[in-house]
Amino acid sequence: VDVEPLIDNEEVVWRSLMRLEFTLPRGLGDDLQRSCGLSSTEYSVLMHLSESPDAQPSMSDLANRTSLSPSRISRVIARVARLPVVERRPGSVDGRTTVATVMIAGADLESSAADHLRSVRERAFDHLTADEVRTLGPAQARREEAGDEQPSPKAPLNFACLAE
Amino acid sequence: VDVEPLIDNEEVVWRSLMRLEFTLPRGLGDDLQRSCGLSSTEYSVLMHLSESPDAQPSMSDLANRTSLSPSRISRVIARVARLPVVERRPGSVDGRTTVATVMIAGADLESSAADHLRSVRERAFDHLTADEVRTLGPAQARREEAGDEQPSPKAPLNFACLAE
DNA sequence: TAAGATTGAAGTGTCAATCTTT
DNA sequence: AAAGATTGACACTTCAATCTTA
Repeated sequence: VDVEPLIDNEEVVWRSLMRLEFTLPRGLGDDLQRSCGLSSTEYSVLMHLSESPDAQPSMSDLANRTSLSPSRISRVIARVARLPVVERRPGSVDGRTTVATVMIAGADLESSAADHLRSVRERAFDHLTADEVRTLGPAQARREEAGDEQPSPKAPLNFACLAE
Repeated sequence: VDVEPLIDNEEVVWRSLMRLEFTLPRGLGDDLQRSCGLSSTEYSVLMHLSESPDAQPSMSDLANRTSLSPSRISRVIARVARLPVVERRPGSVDGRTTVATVMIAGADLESSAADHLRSVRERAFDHLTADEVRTLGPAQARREEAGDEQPSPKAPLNFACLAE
């Protein structure tokens, strides 16, 4: 085959990451649900909200900061705003926007944050092998700064498209 | 507050991981869809299938190896088996099982694997900062071997449960 | 007309119930 | 009765279309 071979421990890293892609979100989500009754999405949004309690971030702001889509933000906020946790109202400066404010004490969030950090340690960091960490070193040296959207020039299509 | 403070770069690691939790699966999935017309789930299953071409793994085997739920395996295989890519039939040894076989040449998978590895490098490894990698070092030394299912003893419930 | 936000429809994943074989 | 697998109902996410304000 005309492809580059895998360098010694690269395959290990790769497989571990593939497993992590499915395992980690589920595990973290379960822990969060148990410890503070929030999904990963809700937690992420609330965390970013609590960091600018006076800033009144708009839905778009939140979407950008949390790396979530506009529609997801819309639905998550709508859901959370039914509780006395978040208030949502039309922006006073620009009538097109919707702004949100967190209505709970920072201490509650910090407590949840500690639980979550613990969960992250147990679920992610502690499961990485020494080989993986070694491989990460040289890899990260490059780019460090790069737009996340590189549309990937090619489209080989080895399998028929599964869409019907 | 009565919680442990965050050690210098821990917060950076944590935030990056939270972002990655949402960003990475989407990015990898998009790349895979473009390069070989498969979703992350389908790719993962096909990869594991192709590694034991003679073993005739059962649905349960696949579920364990891919860290996916039984029902998800069932649906993914059902979907893929409509193409000339995978064949599915009742197990001959144990009539309760369903076994699957991959019907395409290994070269096709290897080519896709190379694309995917490239995608993983660009999407994940290259985005990790030096601080993150440094933090990973001491963290992974512990446990290395641990059941993934630690039910987390506590349940503080800082927010009211959002379920209705 | 464009930007911000929301909503309907469709895809994907999960839990619990069900069916079959052992 | 228990194990393996599948299915139906439901929850979450996304895409595209829509609505409102600038």
